[in-house]
Amino acid sequence: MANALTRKLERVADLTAGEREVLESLCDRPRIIRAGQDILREGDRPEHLHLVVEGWAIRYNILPNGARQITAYLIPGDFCDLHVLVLEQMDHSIAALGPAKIAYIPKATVNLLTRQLPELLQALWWATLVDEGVLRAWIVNMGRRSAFKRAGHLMCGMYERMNNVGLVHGNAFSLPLTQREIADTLGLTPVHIGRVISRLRKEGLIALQKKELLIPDIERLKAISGFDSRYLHPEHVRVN
Amino acid sequence: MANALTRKLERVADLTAGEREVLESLCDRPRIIRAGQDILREGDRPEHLHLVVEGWAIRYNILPNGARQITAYLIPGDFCDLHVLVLEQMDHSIAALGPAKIAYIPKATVNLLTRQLPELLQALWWATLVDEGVLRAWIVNMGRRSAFKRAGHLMCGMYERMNNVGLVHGNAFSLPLTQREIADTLGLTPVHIGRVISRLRKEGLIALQKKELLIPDIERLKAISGFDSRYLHPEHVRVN
DNA sequence: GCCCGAAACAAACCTCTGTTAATTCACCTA
DNA sequence: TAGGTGAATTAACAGAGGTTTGTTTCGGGC
Repeated sequence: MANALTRKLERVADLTAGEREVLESLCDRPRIIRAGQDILREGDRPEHLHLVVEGWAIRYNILPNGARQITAYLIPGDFCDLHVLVLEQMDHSIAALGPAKIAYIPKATVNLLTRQLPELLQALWWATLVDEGVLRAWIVNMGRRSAFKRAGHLMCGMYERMNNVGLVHGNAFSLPLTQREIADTLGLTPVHIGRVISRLRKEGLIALQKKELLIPDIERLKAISGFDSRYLHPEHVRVN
Repeated sequence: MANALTRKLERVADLTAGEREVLESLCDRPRIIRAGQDILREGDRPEHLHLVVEGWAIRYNILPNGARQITAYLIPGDFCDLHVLVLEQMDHSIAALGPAKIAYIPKATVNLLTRQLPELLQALWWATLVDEGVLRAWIVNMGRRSAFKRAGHLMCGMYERMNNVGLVHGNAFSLPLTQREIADTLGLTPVHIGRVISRLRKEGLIALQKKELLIPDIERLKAISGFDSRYLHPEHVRVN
C-alpha cells in the first residue's frame, strides 16, 4: 500500500516508479510522538523537515495574552515545516493531537531531491498551492460567517477530507477534537462552541458523541453552512 | 531597473542572467485595467496566468448573502492565479483596486519555463511558501485579536510591505483603501472600522487623510497590535 | 468499585460589534 | 456654481458572542 505522502502527491502529479520509491523511503523509521506533545516550537530553526506519517497534528500560534489560534490540521502525508526551507525560523508551533508518527527528513535531503527530480519539486509546489486554497477558505469562514455556520463549515471540511482518504463509514467518522480545539480553530470560545454544537444537535444536523461525528445529511449541512468543496479538489491531469 | 517579479523572486533565490531576462520578457505589454474592474471571476477557467505589473489588486470571495471577504492584497510582482495550474477553476475573484497593469502569460509558457528552469520553479514554490505565512498571520489576526488591534496589525503589515519596496517616505505611505475594503479585509463592518480608526487617531497612533497613512511611531503601533514581522522576511541564502 | 482531572454543559450577565439611518464631507461633472 | 454620488461620521439600538462561575459527565488510573 502506498504511503500517505505518495498518495497525496499523486493527486497533483504523475510520479515515476523511481520517484515513488524515494518518497516511500523518506517515511522510514518515523518517531513516535505522544498525544499533545509539541513537534516544533515557535522560534525553532529545525535541521530536519517533519512529515506526518500517522495521526493528526495542529499548526497553531500562541498570542502574548495566552490565546491560541489553530491555522491548520495536518494529516498523514502533510509536511509540518516546508516553509523553513525559505524562512528558516518557525513563526508558529506544531503539536500532535493524538499519538502520532513523524518522519524526520534532513533539509539537505529535500534540497537534493528537489534538485534532482523536478517532477517532485513541482508536485510539492502544487500541493502548496492547494494548501493556500484551504487557508483562504479558512479566512472567509472566520471573517464572514456566524458561529453557527462556521462550525458547520468546519465539520463539512473534515468530512470531505476524511472521505477523500476513505475514513467515513455510514456518514460517521472519528473527530479527535475537544471543544477547546474547535473554538481555537474558529476564533471563538469553548463556551460558545458548546452552545453552537447543542443547536446543531437540536436541529438534527449532527450527532456527536465520544469523538465520533455523524452527519446524517451532509448535503443539508453543506447548504446551511455555505460549504463549497471546489477548493479541495484538484482536477488537474498532468499535461506532461 | 529590474521589474517587480524579478525583485520578488530574487529575495528567495539566486537567478542567472538568462533567467532574469526571461522573467523581464514575461511582463512585456501588460494590459491596462480600470479601477474597480474584475480581472478574474469565480468560476473562470483562465487560459493565461495574470501577473500584477503595476497597481494594486484584491483577492476576494462573495458569499451568497452578498458579504465580501478579502483574502489577499496583490502588489506588483504577484501572480493572481498560480493555483489554476492545479485547480483549473477560480474559487474566488480578483479585482483591480486602482488602475492597474496586468500581464497575461499563457499557462503553457509557465509550464514550459518551469520544466526548463528548475531554479525558477523552486523560486516560485518558495514565494508560494512565503504567501502561506501571510495567510496564516491573517487567520491569527482575525481569530484572536480585537477589532482595534486587528486594524493596527493590518496597518503595520501594509507599512512593512511598502517599506520593503521603498515606498514609505517620512513614515507615511499611500493606502488606496476605503473603510469598506478594510472592513472586508478584517471581517468587520465599515461602521465599526470607522469607530476603530477614530480611536487610533485619538490615541495618536495614526494620521490618515486622503488615502495617505502616516504612522508616527511604528514600533509603538506594532507593540500595541501585537505585530511580529518575522513571517514576512525570508532570511534564506541559496545553498547553491 | 472509587477517585481524580479534564471536558462538557448551563445560566446570568456583560460588552463588543452589527444594524439602521440620518448627516456631513469630498470629489466629480455639468 | 450647483447638483449628484460615494465615502466618512455619528448616534441609537439590537444582538451575537465573551466572561465568569458552578455543576455534571466522562475517561483513565488505582
